Amino acid sequence: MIHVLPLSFFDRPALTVARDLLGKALIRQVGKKMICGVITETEAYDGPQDKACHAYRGKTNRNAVMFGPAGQWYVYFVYGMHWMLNIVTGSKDYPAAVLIRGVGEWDGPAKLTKALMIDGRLNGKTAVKKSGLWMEDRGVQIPAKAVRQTPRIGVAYAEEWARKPYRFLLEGYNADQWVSSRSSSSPA
DNA sequence: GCAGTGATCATA
DNA sequence: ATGATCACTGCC
Repeated sequence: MIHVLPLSFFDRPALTVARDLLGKALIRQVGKKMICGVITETEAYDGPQDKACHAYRGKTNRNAVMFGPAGQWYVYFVYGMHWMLNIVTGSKDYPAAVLIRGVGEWDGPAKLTKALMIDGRLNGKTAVKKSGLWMEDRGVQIPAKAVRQTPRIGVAYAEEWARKPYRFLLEGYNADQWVSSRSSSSPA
């Protein structure tokens, strides 16, 4: 029942992956320390036509990972102090990714990267256990009514793309009924 | 409401 | 080389 999300999970449209990541577990392992939580908020950044997507102006050194195969972490630094965590989706050469905006008790994309000790060293790594950061399906089904969609946050510059409902939130999330963020149980 | 903080990218 | 911008947060 519990299993690590396979790379094929990410080799789908960013919007589909963003929706399906709600309720999945994000697990971080650094040495003997294990931290995990349930994904509660995501945003899709979908391709070269999406004005909010970093790849809108083409491939650069920063966004190069988005052009790679699905299932790699895209981690970048912004505002001089914050790390953002994304997972690359879709085909190689099609730049798309899903931003992980909320996990368990950590409400906010920069708060969760800080809590999970995520920084640029993970950029370009694949989301498998060996990398120290991966995701698992723990058998929780998310009903459609528990999913809310809204426009993305902080992308006002993207004009009509700023209004598209590419942000996904898990409603009614209660940390106690899912998984403890301080769990020290071994990974499945 | 807005300062902080520094990498990144376009412009030159 | 320079300056604007930024997928945010915390404090006013």
